[in-house]
Amino acid sequence: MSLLSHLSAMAGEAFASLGLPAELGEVVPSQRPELAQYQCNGAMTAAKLAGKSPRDIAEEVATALSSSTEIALADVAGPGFINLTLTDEALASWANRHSADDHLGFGTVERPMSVVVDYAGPNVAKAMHVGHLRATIIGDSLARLFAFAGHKIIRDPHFGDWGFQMGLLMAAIQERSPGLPYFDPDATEYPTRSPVTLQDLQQIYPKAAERARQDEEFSERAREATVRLQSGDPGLRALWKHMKTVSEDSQRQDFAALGVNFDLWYGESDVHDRLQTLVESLEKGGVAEESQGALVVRIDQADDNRDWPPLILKSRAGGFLYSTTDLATVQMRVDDLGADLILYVVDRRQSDHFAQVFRAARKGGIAPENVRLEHIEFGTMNSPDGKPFKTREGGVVQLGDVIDMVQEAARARLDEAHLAEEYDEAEREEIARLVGVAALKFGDLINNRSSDYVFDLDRFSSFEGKTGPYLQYAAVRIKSILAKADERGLEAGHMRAPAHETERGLILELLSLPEVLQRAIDLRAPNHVADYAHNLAGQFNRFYDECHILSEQDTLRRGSWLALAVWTLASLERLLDLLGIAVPDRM
RNA sequence: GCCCCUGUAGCUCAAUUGGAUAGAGCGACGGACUUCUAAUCCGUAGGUUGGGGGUUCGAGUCCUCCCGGGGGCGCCA
Repeated sequence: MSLLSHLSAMAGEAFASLGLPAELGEVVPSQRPELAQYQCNGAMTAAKLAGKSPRDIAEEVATALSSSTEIALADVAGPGFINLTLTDEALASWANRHSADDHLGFGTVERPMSVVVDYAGPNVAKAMHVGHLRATIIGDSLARLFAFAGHKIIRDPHFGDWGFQMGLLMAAIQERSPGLPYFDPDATEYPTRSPVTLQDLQQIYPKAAERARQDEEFSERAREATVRLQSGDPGLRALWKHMKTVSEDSQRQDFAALGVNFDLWYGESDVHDRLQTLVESLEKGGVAEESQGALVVRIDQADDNRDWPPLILKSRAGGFLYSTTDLATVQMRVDDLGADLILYVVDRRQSDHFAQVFRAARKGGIAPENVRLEHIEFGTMNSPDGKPFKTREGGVVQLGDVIDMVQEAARARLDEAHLAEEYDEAEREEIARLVGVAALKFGDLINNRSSDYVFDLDRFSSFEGKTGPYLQYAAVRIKSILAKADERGLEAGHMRAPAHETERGLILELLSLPEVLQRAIDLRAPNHVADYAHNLAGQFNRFYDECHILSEQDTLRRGSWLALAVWTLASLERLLDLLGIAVPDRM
């Protein structure tokens, strides 16, 4: 149990003994550290329920809490804030308890859920670009958070490999190279070597997409090719397989560079054999209906304040769309994977689409009410000029290039600071990679995900300020102390009652970790973890500045401080890990 | 036109979901190193939270009306 839940329970009992709801006892870290360490605001809420003055209630609760030997001071301030300060002995006792716990006081959930995290969403025929960056980074962090809480996590990148964009490519390639065996209805064998490279596809796709917007005849051919592929044309399937392979090769490299992994490598195509059946059953059940030549599900609800377009299951030409595969994927995740919660970490611009899919999934009985479907939306990554991040020529920036950029920037920073100079080249390169990825991920995750944010390479890769490298540096300094202590045979001991303000501050910060993680999970908001990690590093740096650990002559105190350093490092590394950031051993 | 998001210090962003005196980082200015890695730490300045009205003991947060920015709106993903 965490300290804060313990304090909340104590305050809750006091409220309960007054005939009030125990939930009012929630204790949180104080917003006025100069007044107290913790506070409870329940008395002011209680006043309405009880018809008593908030101060009277607060006084009674504070009096009850005062009897605890753990509490040094419980008093009432302002309209009814209950302020609490613990004894240093109690702090030390809780510090030892939290630090000895491999979950740092967080515990694990009683009833684990199966959580599918759908993130990254790379498309066939495209190398990943900056648009995939946020989804990948945020999704990965959320997956790590839910896993740490004890849930069963299923990470799925959900490749975009089955829709109209496939038909577009097929039609364009056929026009360019009509002699390829993939388009020959009599062919039975196809080359093992891909006729196109990823670079080819990247050139072909935008042109084909643009042309389809103006050229109705071409667009129709692409739609037909989509239908042929989806209905099993062997030539198109063979060509499709090649396109998928060249795309995935590049995407796997990017994921590896980011240190991101998936449990499944599914895509839209992996549900292709459910599509027909699903659509038929929806038709039979009266959920789907014909409209303007297409097959749709109407998803309007009585209390809507706007018109909703229907979800389209089947195009006029008979092809399935991403709405269809998304719906079938919900079915697969519920029926086969046993999902209790599905998180879709996808760009904010698709919020209408997900609202449609979720409504259709409920209406069609595909997702029962106890399965939660959530769109975890996020904003755009902009340049410092406030406009969407583009290349100098105005093109899309590829993810691989971004990764190279941050690694180079990290390397330059290391050089400029004469850091890691004495290490060999391979280690320096690895440090630069870790620092670059940290700069990139932290720069993203520190922001509230729902708003747009500015990608500023210089700022992100700085070792100063609220950055990934600053946090790595703080952790490395702790590692360095612990390594030196080890060399000198100094051992960490039992944490004793803190005697310095910075020491107390660090312990208080560390003790609030469980609630921060819980909030981050509840809100699906990694920025709370990032912000807390920065605060924690700051508290440690202040402690580090004031209390010189290794030269401390009092053995017990030195042992206590070493234990505090060990606990801080474990917490910091865990927090960074939850953000997908690794800490080098030295730098 | 309709719907969603958004507006907080010079800049980039937070704010425990309605709590006390709105906080960080950068930048600016002023301090602290015979260092446990100073890429650190301390301090100062900087705000009518876009504007008006309302609800509340209490509003950056909720309601309402304006103003500005972004996004989405049937067979792309």
